[in-house]
Amino acid sequence: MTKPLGERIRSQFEARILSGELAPGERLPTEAELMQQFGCSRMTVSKALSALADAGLIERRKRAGSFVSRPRVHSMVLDIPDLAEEVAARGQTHRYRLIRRDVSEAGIAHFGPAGGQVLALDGLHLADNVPFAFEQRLVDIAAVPDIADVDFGHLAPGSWLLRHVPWDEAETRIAAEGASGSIADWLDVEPGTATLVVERRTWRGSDSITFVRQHFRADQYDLVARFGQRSASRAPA
Amino acid sequence: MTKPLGERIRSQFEARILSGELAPGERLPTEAELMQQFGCSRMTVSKALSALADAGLIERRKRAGSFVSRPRVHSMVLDIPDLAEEVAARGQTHRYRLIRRDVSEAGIAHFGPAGGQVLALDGLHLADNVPFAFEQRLVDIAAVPDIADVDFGHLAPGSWLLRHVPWDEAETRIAAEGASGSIADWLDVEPGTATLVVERRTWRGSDSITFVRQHFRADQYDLVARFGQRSASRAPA
DNA sequence: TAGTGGTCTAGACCACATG
DNA sequence: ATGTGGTCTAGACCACTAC
Repeated sequence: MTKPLGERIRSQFEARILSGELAPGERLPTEAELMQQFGCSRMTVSKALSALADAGLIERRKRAGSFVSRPRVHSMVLDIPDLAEEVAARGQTHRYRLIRRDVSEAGIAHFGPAGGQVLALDGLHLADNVPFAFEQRLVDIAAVPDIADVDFGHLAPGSWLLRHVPWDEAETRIAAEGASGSIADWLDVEPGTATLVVERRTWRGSDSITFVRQHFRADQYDLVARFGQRSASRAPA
Repeated sequence: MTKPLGERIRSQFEARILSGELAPGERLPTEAELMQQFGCSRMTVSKALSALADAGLIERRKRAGSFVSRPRVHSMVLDIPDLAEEVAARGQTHRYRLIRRDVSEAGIAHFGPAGGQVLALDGLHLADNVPFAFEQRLVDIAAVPDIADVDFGHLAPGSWLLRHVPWDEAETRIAAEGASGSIADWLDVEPGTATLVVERRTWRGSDSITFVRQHFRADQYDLVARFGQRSASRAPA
């Protein structure tokens, strides 16, 4: 019933830091002192403090000790859901309509390795047959050879990619933009209407996987990002 | 020079999973087998696998073993920078101009504890004296009593809060919206012009800290979110 | 019920940065 | 020089759950 000791140590310090009882810059007891206080081995204390360090709540410095972090560069976890799943979760019917598919040399739009081939896929996402997102996507065929055989007539490329291609790095740009003429046509809104623009590029190792630019109808879609404390530190790939 | 053994175990499996050599659903060796393969103790193996599980790359199930995760609910880390710092980092001058400050009873806008007092702060962010964001903010005075004494005439409340109030939970909504009349006036754009709207609410434990709604001029600002793999799992507060 | 991961111990050696 | 964290060992007991 009672939580593991290491977890109790971790959560106790978490609470004391978040409450302000332990101020930023303040020094925590050493591992040796905590062993005595909690009557446990050093490994247990070490794991608890390491977890706090991974969460960004403390910083650990050799020969100096462990210190409460200054309030950090705040970051949040932004869920990037599969549009098809998200629409379905709302109880609506998702449909993807392919508008254009062609293969071209890389280099255009600064995407893909020199000399490689790039698959371009333009399409429209509809919820209950109402268009809500216009999507332009590029995929590096060399990085994802299987994609050449997939029929995207009604399957959204993003849905397929999320299920088949693991990635380890991504960058997303989020902006607002008035709909230009052709995009306004596809989204069935007046030109100049506000749209939410999401551009995302993903990599696996040093290979670009895909670049996508999505225009969302402002009245049909918004993004929600939840929760914070920074992500765990990771070693370089 | 050589990396710690546990880290080598971790990164080896990370690479094999990301490359696809280990497919989703595939079972990893048991801890006992890995002890033999790497000639190390069980703790070392366990820590490496736990790190992979924290990163979401594998799932560990008692009595069954460790398995490569299905490509996950994809999430990214969205940096929510201090606007003042961000503008300064671009080499521009940031200025905040307070428009309205008053204290009211909670309950309005579904913010704050019943009966408590809420500080409302409206203001304008300017970069090189050009307005780029109109901000409406509510702060729970009971949760942040110090704020009553701060002069926000030119100091952005977000900057102060980020430096003084730790939080452990937040939710952000991002949308596009045509500027309404008064907001268009403050941002010095035509009504109906696309703006990026960011709404964020933060908590410490069960206390609401602040709710903020920011309208950004689309031509002056966009958000950038970087990198992925989900954040470390955390215990409830 | 037996195999698996979850946690913990009581040591140990080492690297490192600070005093 | 020395105290600190980083890592590792070779065990151990337990909880859980799939078989």
